[in-house]
Amino acid sequence: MNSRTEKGTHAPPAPGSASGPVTIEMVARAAGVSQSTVSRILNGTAVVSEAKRKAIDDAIATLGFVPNPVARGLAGGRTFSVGVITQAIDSPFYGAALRGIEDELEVLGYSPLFVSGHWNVAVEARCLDVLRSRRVDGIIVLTGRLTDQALASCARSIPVVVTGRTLMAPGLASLNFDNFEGGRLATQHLIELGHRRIAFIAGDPEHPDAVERLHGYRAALEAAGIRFGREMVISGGFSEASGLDAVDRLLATGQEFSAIFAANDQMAFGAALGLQRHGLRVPDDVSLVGFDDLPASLYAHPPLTTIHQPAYELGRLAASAVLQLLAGNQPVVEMPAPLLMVRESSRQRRD
Amino acid sequence: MNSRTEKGTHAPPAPGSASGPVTIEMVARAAGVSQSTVSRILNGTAVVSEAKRKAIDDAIATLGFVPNPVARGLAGGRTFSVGVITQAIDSPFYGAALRGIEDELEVLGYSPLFVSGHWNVAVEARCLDVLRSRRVDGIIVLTGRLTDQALASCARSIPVVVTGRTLMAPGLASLNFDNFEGGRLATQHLIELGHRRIAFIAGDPEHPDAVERLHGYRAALEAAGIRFGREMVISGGFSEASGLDAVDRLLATGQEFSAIFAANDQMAFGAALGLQRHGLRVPDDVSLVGFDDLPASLYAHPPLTTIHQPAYELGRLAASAVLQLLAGNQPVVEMPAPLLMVRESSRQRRD
DNA sequence: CTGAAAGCGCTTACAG
DNA sequence: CTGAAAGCGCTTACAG
Repeated sequence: MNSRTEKGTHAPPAPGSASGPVTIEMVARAAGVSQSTVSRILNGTAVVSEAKRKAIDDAIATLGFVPNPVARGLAGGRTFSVGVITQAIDSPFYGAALRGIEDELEVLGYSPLFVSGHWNVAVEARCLDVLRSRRVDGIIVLTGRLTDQALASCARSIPVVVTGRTLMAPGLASLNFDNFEGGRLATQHLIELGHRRIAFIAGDPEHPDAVERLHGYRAALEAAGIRFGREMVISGGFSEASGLDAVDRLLATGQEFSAIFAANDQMAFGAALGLQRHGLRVPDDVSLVGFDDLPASLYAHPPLTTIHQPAYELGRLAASAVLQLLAGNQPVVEMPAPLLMVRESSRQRRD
Repeated sequence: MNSRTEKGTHAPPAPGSASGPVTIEMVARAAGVSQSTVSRILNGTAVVSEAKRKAIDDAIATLGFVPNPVARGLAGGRTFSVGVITQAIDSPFYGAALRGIEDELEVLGYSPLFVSGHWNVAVEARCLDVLRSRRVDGIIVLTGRLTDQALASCARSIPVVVTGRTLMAPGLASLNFDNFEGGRLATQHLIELGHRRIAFIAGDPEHPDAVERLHGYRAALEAAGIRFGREMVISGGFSEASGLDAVDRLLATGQEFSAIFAANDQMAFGAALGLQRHGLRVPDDVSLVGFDDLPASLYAHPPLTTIHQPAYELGRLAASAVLQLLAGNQPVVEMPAPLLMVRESSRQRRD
């Protein structure tokens, strides 16, 4: 199989033919230079005389040469791929972020390598191992439950970008969305509509985002002189099912309320269904506000008022940050601020 | 940086320490055998004496050796990765399929490499190039617009599994869902509920799935002795927005109808919103049936009657098929049949 | 059953 | 500015 060593026994590879991949050696030969020189042009590692450069460019074009990333990875230690630990590849929220990562990485010829952590420290740690064994050049961690320490430690040997938390460490950049402010905005919106009995469907308490949104909710209430009551906070788990269930439990307590703020859109969808099941109309009987602004929120029934989280942008920014880290720069990334999207699930309170 | 060649000038790598990755050479030395033998055990390429096997296993364990997939890829020509051309990584439908692929691949230590084709032949062709240049061992193509010929040609050099079409070729396996039957089932359900004026919101006509669903719709109509009318077929594009728009156009024609079958759930969501905007209730005024059974359909308002498409299973089956192809076997895969999920968006016709 | 050696396709000091 | 050569960490005929 080592065709390189069989001298002259096989036909020269016709341009674009299927006779095996074109190697850098063939390009060098065709251009009458050494492999080193071809490699240098490919990598912009050194200045090369105009004549040779031209000859090489021509050879590359006519042979249709594409560098083998695997060989590059072994020899140069760079694989031109960045690992992405996403918690669930089919997440409606992170989907857009993944697309953002893809788009940004593509510009520089990098490929993302997606792995799923499933919100499980052990699994995420394994993901980290897989990614490192595959020699990715950098790693993006979308939230997750890895400790700050584990992340910082990893960043000592490879650039790391983490979202969903604020963390300072060498070789590491973090991107955090202002969940507190988002929670505050959502709640304030409801207050401005005249609501005073506002229930909150909380997210997973292990999830920092969820906790911050709760704090935002509480802050808005207190700023308006409304008593914050524990009994108005219903636990949830970020899923539609948990939102549905939360409404059942809220109603079971017999408390009065004219509005609900759900810590994410998925729970809001479940809550909307729960309300409907109990004969309550949104927004006529109860106003509903979500968080995330999933693509589906626009077509929910009714279209959901929510806090827009720039997932796609987040992905682009995270990818841009690893790329900067890879280039040896300290990333400068600015997260967009939370934005309230007023749609049809919230309205003025009626008495 | 070539620590291998500096004899004795550095401390022996402490087990689990961060002193650079453990190589097969270190394992061989520790076990007192050659690299070849270690390699053979790793790959199950040959029978090895019990004594050596034990020594090697121990060395691997204490050193914490993990084979470098990059080197493996270069030397052996296998990267233990399979490329996946998904049309949009954030697609609500394909998300589950991607998860299925991940899960199935993981069992044998393979990693998926996801790229997005964006329903664009040129982009998909580029994806194919990227994947091959990255030396993936096999390729899964989730639908897309590549020609049968392009796929078959690709399959000559690397195992290919394609979904969403039926195609026979050496080194290739195809997995097709019975869209015709699904379309028939959905329509028949509406007919059984007494509906006779059933509008159809079509998908992208370039998309074979869409065409087959239309044929299923038509077949069900004709089997029930209901005239098939072109005017009841409204064009759509598989997006929520196109579903909303389709309803507007349908209503604008002034035709009577008591039910709508949308060629996918996303359009059904848009249609539901459109109906509501016009003061029409689902299912009281018009019954609505979708296709796909997205996770969101369960929490739509009202929960959507739809055809269940086993996306997760599809992913697992596709991955299993490449794995079988890789093992040199002709894959035997059985696609689950379409299943009607009756929920709350459809009901008996009222006069 | 097992080693020594060549080779995978690049990159990168090391010398001009 | 440019080559020859070694090396990346494995696998795999080729010989015992």
